[in-house]
Parts: sequence; structure tokens; C-alpha cells
Amino acid sequence: MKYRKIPEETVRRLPMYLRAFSLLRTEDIQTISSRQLAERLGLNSPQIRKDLSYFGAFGTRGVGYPVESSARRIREILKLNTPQKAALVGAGRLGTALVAYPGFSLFGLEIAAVFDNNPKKVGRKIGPVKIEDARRISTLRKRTIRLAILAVPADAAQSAAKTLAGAGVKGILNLTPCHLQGNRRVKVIDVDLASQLGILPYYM
Amino acid sequence: MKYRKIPEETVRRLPMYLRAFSLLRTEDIQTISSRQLAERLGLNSPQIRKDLSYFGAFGTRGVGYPVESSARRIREILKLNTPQKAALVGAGRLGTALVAYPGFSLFGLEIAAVFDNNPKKVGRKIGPVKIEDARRISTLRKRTIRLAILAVPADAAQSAAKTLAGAGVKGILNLTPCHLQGNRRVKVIDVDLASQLGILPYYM
DNA sequence: CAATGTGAACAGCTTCACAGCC
DNA sequence: GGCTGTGAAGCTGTTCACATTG
Repeated sequence: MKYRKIPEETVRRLPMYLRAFSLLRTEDIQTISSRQLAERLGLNSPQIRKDLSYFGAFGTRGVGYPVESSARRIREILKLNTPQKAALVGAGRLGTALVAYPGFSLFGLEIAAVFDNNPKKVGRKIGPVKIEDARRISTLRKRTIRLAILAVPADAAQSAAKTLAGAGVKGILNLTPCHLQGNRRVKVIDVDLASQLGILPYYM
Repeated sequence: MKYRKIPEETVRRLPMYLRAFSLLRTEDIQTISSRQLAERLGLNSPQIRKDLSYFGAFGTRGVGYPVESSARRIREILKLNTPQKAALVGAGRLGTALVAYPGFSLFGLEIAAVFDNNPKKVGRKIGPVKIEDARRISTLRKRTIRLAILAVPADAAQSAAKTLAGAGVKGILNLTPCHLQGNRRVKVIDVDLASQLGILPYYM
């Protein structure tokens, strides 16, 4: 396929594919067709073929997609082939839950630093990670941590985001219901749990 | 505007608008233009005008949108004008964090029941809510709880979803990284935090 | 023959430009 | 004059149909 801009939606689905391929590997399945994969993921098969084809030929005609090498290639595309460290800002209940969340490891993601501005929390440990004072966010640059999860109260979100941008962070998973004023160099993904739940009654 | 099917994307944005209008009300602002609102939310103004116009005229030309009545109308559209109860399935760290999450109340959402299949947890309280045995999920129908948050381990997701559907639940916020085999009567919204974080390195 | 890879058709969403109203 | 409401245009993403390949 000649080069075309990769749709954002395709990128959003890549982690799903990566997870599926990783799982298939543990099931000792070496090859899977787009149709079978589609069934597992609740998509349709042309979608999967097109998505993967944006990155060149993954599969073998007549056979399907090789599980192991496909996983490897998606990991490379997403830059998850080397372990990625993330910082958590906000050691509240939600943040604390995420530090222990087992789902990140499949993607080689690890929460390697936790910050909070409550002096009572600073110094405590969440699992193996010590809570640091929020003023130390600026040390992220030296520590080569470029990802952050923002889980602070709404009124602290904007200023924390600014601090993170200043510390060289390149991507923020924003769990606050606030729109973070744009820093063009930082990619922000918003996840607003209350809004998501709030949509459901509409469909009843 | 003559009737047209309302885009799913529009519905997804309604909670954002509702939150913004609710917030404006606390700031004693009575009216806001689509441009000002767009700035706050990080959207552009035609988007907002079109979204709201799907539901009929909200605003006043030359003036803007009336904060209070717009909030009320969106609440009606989303069926959030009467308080909605939700059940949480899975009293792990993430689930526990959500019970205490203050963000739901703005939408009139309340977690009114918690289930877990770990006998050690059953009977304990999370805040004001007692953890019940997962076998009691079937009581949701009588209790008129039609929403659920699914926060169980991956291997328990599918069966829990089936039980919820059997208990008359109409909407599930699925926090597990699993595709729930379709029950056509249940609307499922998937939120996969690990995947969201996994996308970020791609953009670095 | 089975399944990928892909141009082309299609559908859905966003943006534009401006008519309509206050 | 200012701002909404909206058809139309433009764009993005999905689905189709099939040529292509092992």
C-alpha cells in the first residue's frame, strides 16, 4: 500500500490487536485469520486487514497473520518494544488503584513515579513506589520519564499539566474531566469515567 | 432542523456540555456563546451549535445559550434528570476507587450496589455501601438498577456481563479489556485504561 | 482454495458559510 | 451587530468487492 496518513482510529485499535496477539501466543496459536481475530475483538475483518495494511504486509495470503511476529511489529509501531515508564500525578483513590493495576505490564508500561502535594502522603509507599512531593515533578526530565497519568482533583489539573509539560513529558493520560489548555508538544488522551457512565442512560 | 439521526459522537459530547453548563451555573453566568463554550472545552464553535441543534433550538440568536435551561434540557435528553443508580461489579482497587469517586454526582449518578465473589469481601462496606455476594446480582431487576460498572478480572468479565444482562441491566461501563459477547439489549461502553496509555508512546 | 491487501464506494462526522433572528 | 441554526461541502473512517498471492 502506498503511503497514506494513518488514521487516528487505527492507532487507537493497535493496543487491542497487540493484546489479542499476546494472548494468542500464550494459547500456543501460531496463526490467525482476520476473520477469527475479528470475532474475538468484536470488529469486522476488513477493518483489521486495512488497519494492519497501513503498516505494510503483516500476513500471509491463504494463511493469516503470524501471531508472534505481528505482536512484535505492533509493539515496534507503538514504541512499546522497550519498556516505558510513566509517572502518576495524584495519589488519591483512583491513582492508587492504577499503580497496582496489572493491565499495564502487557504493554511494557510501568508506573515508576508517584507525586502528590499532600505532605501527609509524601514519603508513603504505594506498592514499591514512594510518593514524592509534587514539586519534584521537574525531575522527570532527568529520569527520562516521558509519560504521565493525571489523576488529581479538577481544580489542580491545569497547573499540574503545565508542570508536566515543563518537565519534558510528552504524553498525558488525563483522567480529570478538564480540558487541558493546549501545549502542542504534549499529546493528551482524555478519559472521563463519569461522562462515559453518563452516556448510558441515553440508550436505555 | 428536520429530523436526522443523532450522531453517536454528538451523544458522547453531551455530558461535557452538561458539565460545562452546570459549572457555569455555579459561577453565576446566565448565558454563554458557542464560541466561549468552545474555548473552555477545546472544541470549535460550529461543532457545539450543530450538536445542540440536533435536539432543537437551545439558544437565542445574538445572545447565546441560556446556562440553566440548557443544562436542564441536556439532562432530560440523557435521562439524567432523575437520579440514576448503578451497580459496581468487582470490589477490587479500581472498583473501590470508583465508589468514592465524586465525579458521578454531577450527573445524578450513584453507585448504589457493589458485588464481589470473594467471600472475604462480602459484608464489608465501601463508604456507605455494603459489598454483596455476586450471586445476588439477579436482585438488580427488583431494585430497578439498570446500569453497571464492570471492574472484575478479565477472566470473569464475560460471565459477569451475562449475569448482568440476565438481571435486566441495560447499560454496562466495561472497564475490563475484554470484548463482551453481544447482548443486543445491553449498551456497552468500553474503557480500557491500559490501551489508552499504550497509545501515547506512538505520538512521542 | 483460502485469506490477505487494497482501490473504490459508501457512510458518518466536522467544518464552512451564510441565512435568519434577536 | 452578534450569535444561532443549518444546508452544503469537505474530510475522515469503514465497508465492499475483488485482484493477488502462497
